[in-house]
Amino acid sequence: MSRPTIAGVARTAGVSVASVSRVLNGLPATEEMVERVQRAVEQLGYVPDSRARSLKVGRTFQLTLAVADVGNPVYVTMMRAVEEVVSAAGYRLVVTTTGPDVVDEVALVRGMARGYADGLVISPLRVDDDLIKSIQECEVPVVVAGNVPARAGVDTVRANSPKGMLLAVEHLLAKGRRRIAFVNGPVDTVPGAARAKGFAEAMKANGLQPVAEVEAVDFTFPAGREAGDELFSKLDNRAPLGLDAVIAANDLLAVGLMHELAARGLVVPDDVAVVGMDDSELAEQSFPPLTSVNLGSAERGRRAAELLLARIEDDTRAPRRIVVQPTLSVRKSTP
Amino acid sequence: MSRPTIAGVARTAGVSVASVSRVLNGLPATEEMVERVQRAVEQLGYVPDSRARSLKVGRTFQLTLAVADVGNPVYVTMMRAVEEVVSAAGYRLVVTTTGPDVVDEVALVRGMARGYADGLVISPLRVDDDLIKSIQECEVPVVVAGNVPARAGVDTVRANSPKGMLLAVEHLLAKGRRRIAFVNGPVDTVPGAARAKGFAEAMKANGLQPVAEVEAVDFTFPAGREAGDELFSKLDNRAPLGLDAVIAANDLLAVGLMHELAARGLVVPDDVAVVGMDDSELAEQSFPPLTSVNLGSAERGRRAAELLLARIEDDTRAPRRIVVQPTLSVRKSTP
DNA sequence: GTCGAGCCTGTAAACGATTACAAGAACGAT
DNA sequence: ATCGTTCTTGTAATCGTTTACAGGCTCGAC
Repeated sequence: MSRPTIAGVARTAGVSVASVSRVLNGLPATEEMVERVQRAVEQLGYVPDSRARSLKVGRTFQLTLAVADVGNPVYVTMMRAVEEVVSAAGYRLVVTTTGPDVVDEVALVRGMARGYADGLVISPLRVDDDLIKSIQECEVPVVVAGNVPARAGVDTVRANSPKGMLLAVEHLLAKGRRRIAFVNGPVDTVPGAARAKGFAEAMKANGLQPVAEVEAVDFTFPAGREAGDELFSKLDNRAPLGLDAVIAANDLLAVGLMHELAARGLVVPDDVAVVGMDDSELAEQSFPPLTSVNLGSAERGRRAAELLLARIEDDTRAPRRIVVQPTLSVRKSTP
Repeated sequence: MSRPTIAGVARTAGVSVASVSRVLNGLPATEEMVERVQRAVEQLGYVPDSRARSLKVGRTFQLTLAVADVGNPVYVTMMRAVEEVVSAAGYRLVVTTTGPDVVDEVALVRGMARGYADGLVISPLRVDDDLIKSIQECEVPVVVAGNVPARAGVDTVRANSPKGMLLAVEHLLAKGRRRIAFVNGPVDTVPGAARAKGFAEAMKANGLQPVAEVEAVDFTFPAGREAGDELFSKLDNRAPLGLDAVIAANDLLAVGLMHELAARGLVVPDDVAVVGMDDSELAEQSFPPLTSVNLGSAERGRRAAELLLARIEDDTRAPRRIVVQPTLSVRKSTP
């Protein structure tokens, strides 16, 4: 016995399908009509088919959030924030993962044309012209949680990495640390590039020379360990322990680095201070708890979701580019 | 200008919609037909509407994974595993989060009848008769990654908590630790209940008395800290430091606990050994790296996904109940 | 009593795909 | 030349909803 349809409900209620649909959608109807339909619905255990409905009305009442790596704790913060605002607006949130490759991101955006959802929040790691083009041409509104060029004309909410770097550097400076190294993620990613630039600027603004800079293969924990190892092999050419602080491009890298430091018998923060970025849940979970630049992932998620909802309402608004300001969460990994 | 439909493609290609559909689905057609259709598709940028398609064929080629808390790293392991097998089978995976309440889980399962996906993997924290009923009656196949009673007759792949507890206890014993405490999650959850039982059995089997047992309010990091605090307020009644090891019901609790230990000047593993459960990414990221019972989350994810695919193929198979065996990942939090 | 206004309700046409069925074309065999 | 087979293509029904439109009813005003 197949699942009941609206026609079945209409039949057992002794009314027309239109009437059933109307009471189901809360349109005006007589007491008795409502009564009969509800009884039939109850009796048959009828549940409307969202595929048919969204085919007709052209909306799915689903929104998609696409992230590169579910293992990165910064996304859980963002996810929670997005979830909160979209569900308050009556939408279901579904999340999918793209992986680190831009072609997969493009495929995902293009795929939205199939009608999976009414909108998309995407946080791309790598951005190229194809991706921008696919976003511009996308059938449904998309907002980028991250950075794309202004000329792209897409809704964007991004962090202020340079400002965040400044917070990190100045905090270290205030604590008397001047020999600062930098563990970045891949510079061919948007955040990687932004942090590299921000770090250079922040150091220069404070009259400092970086002690060393290394580029991890990705933004993960093991990459952080490897990067730490590489950092030391670079430093061995110079005076022993030529550094007293390291800034990492995100919390996972920072934690990986701290493990490498520990493996070398160095203690954080006494020997070397460490500051991460993202201020994810991992920052407070790590040991010692990690001083981390809060790039506003929760607020970015919230704003991105709001932007998406607003654009769904009105597709003619001029694209907005929101940037949320960082703060510093000081914990025990810096003196 | 609205997005092109199959009718538009048919018109510009000068063929019928049926023919377009056929070449799109790879059914036999002449060279020339394929050629013309592909050119028209290309020219119009046509993308088939999955809503319409799945309305007609009755399948969405999407699968849903529902987890309670995206912040729990055990789910990222599981997610990765599920993703891998379902995408290999040609399905899209979407993940949604239910929260800790069973009513939300029930709502989710019931909601599957709307046709969001062809199947569901759910990892429920709390299980009641409503949930079981909703799973049994669900329009689409459901497999539970967790434990439900055998009489429910649903596909299940679960961990072996008691065996895992035995591994933990015996490992500690082998290291000379006998004064063992236990930090559990809520016992009104399925994993909480299983771990409580397993811990009691494992201790008894080794002739040990628990030093103390506390129940955290949930399976999160802050709950772990609070539970640690509570643990000590219980112990103050007895000899100072009446314990030399703690087992935690999952990695987040273990890490929270370790923070509380550190706050009290206790060093892990010298003063007290700690073993977690789940062997999530957090276990290797934490400091010291956490000895943790690997409950096979990756394999559970994989098997659950395979079970789901198999049931989609053939809905008449007898329900299977797979249990995957634990191993112990020894790291630095135990001597 | 007739008429118009105002409600409810039902009929039927969409939405955009797939697919059963039939019709036409091509071709070889008789 | 005719017939039957096979292969390709087109027509139209269908999936389960929503909704424009029209029909029928009630009611009050004239």
